[in-house]
Amino acid sequence: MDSPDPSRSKRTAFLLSQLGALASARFAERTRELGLTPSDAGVLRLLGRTPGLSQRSLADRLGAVPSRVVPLIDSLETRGLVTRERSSTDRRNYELRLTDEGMKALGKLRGIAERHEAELLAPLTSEQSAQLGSLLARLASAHALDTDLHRDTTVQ
Amino acid sequence: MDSPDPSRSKRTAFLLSQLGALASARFAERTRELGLTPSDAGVLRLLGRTPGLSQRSLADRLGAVPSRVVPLIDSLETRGLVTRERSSTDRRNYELRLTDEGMKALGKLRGIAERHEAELLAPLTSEQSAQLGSLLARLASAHALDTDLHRDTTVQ
DNA sequence: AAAAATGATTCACCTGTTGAATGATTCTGT
DNA sequence: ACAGAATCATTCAACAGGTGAATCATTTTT
Repeated sequence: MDSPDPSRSKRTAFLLSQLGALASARFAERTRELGLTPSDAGVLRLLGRTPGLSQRSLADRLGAVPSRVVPLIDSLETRGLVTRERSSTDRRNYELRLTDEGMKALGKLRGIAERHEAELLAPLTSEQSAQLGSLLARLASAHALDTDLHRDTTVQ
Repeated sequence: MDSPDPSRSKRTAFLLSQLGALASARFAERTRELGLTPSDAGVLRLLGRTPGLSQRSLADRLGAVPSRVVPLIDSLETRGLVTRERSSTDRRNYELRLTDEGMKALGKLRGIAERHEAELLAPLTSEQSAQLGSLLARLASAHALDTDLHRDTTVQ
């Protein structure tokens, strides 16, 4: 039952990587049931919060490269969740917005995120959960991860 | 500077995903300076702990598929860090072992892991670090992540 | 001895991602 | 107003990491 190395339990950084991957994988499972990827979810969330965003600024906030955003929006537009409309003031830009269906999807995603979090933190008491949240928030802030910017595989 | 949604800070599951990705990315940077991938590091660590392992059981402990292990060992063998030797008792199996160079690399990796952890947890006091470690260990254990088995991108 | 199981390998393939080049539009300095 | 620089979206070739099916050699089962 114990670690094979009795003198020291597993490294905290290791646990963080493992649990982070677990959390991402579980979240991806859930969004897949809606036919969405975690990246799709990130786009919907951002457009819900900031309608009219251009693909460029969406890419920035997502921590992605602009060329990555193109097929992402393509797919969401095809499925009727997002609209592209040329900005009247700067016709280089698109203005991206959620359709009604997109808003509905976003609502479902919020529910998913809630259940996801509840499931993940189920093994902890509510005090422990709060403590964990506070410690992680402190870490994220110190490592400049507290913006809306998501990097690497964390684009969700 | 504040979150655009003032009523609630960011979800803990989200922070976990983000910080896990950050930890993985930083670790990957460091191993890359040794010319190793995180997967290489996982192989070396496991072979250091359990010499003579077959590729099959290595795959099991890594949470990988056997065909994935082949190029991994190929590369390590080419670089002189690992040896393949047919088992005398069952000539289907290889017995994998670290060379002296492999052991040296493993030593460097341990140093890297130590500095990695120190850097990651630097924003916390030592009590907070201990607390975080304990909470994460509890979560990992409850989610059956406490074995040597690494899944997904966590193969390091 | 025949049949089934096991370990390693190959191979075609997939997903997600990146960077460079391109065309359209807008901005800048003179 | 104009030439040149910058910006947005897009395409495209390419890459890394990873997977599953098929194959061959060997061992186990019956």
